[in-house]
Amino acid sequence: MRWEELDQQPCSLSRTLSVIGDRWTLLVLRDCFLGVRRFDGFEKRLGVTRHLLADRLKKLVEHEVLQKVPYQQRPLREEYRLTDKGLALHPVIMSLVSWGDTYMADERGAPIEHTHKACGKRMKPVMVCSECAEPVGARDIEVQAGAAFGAEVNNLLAG
Amino acid sequence: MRWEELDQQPCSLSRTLSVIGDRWTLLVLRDCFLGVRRFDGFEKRLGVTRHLLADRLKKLVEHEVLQKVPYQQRPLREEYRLTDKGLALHPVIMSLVSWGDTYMADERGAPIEHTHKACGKRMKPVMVCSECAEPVGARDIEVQAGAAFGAEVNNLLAG
DNA sequence: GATAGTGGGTTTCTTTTTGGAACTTGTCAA
DNA sequence: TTGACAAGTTCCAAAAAGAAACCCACTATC
Repeated sequence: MRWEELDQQPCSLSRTLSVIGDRWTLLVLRDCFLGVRRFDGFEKRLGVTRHLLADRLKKLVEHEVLQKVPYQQRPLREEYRLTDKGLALHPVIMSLVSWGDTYMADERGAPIEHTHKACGKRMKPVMVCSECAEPVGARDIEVQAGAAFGAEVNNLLAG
Repeated sequence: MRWEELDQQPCSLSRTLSVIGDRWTLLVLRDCFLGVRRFDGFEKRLGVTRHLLADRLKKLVEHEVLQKVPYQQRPLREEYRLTDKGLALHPVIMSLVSWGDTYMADERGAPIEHTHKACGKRMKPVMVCSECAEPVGARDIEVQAGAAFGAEVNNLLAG
């Protein structure tokens, strides 16, 4: 399967990966959430080639995860900002970071700590059920094919 | 930056991506969570080349995200199962899927629906603060360098 | 006892994608 | 007039991915 076919799959994971499913894209997004907005900001921090950076930013703009906003005229200079769609990726980044904190940290602990502004405490993200607010793990969830998807997805589930 | 350097970065996201930061690895993990365990199971469902599949499975085993468990002798056959470290990736997959459900779905809605066994209702994952249990978004969190990391991370944050 | 099938790969070869470094364009400042 | 800055683009070599065939140890079938 090529990248172009990924977004055709009847699977939300595939479709998401067709947008953000590569290393550089996720690192770019991490920096966006830390407040980086300009081309050379990303370049200096990421160690990515300008070539790839330009390509990834363009794709993120096409998918409306980022938008270009001019910050000066003559010469025109634009910066990249997260859209609402982009901001909605926050749980993705947080859960990746949290897993890394737990399983990939060295003896110094987590490189970055997160404080919840509202309660003022250092926090970790916890995933809970939208309906009953209890924490959910892999074993707590059952999957079914969506109503409008029939056999197409059932053989996906059959395993 | 090459893949090999990613896990050296003082950043949990980079380190996590050094393990699961590519398209096929995440699709393999999706299938693991759906109950797929055998080489040819993954192959049939993913449309990945055997070559890459073998490589990705090997890496996941090296990183102890999956483990090989024999399910028959003569000839020896082994299946791949999620370890605890692998099961801990559930929030990552769920948040990716959830974003896809919201932003990449077509008119038919989400391809797969999730039911929380405990409360019996269809659910979406929600990310909350471990300390006060309130939902958290990108704007609700502040980051600081971890205690044992000094300048090394501060210039990462300076942006 | 030849033949085909199955599970889990490896090899080989070609096409794509990256990485690295230099070049471009418009503008300002010394 | 020379240099710097921001934001790219171009070109070429190196690395990774895709496609397809091959391999091996068994088992079941004719």
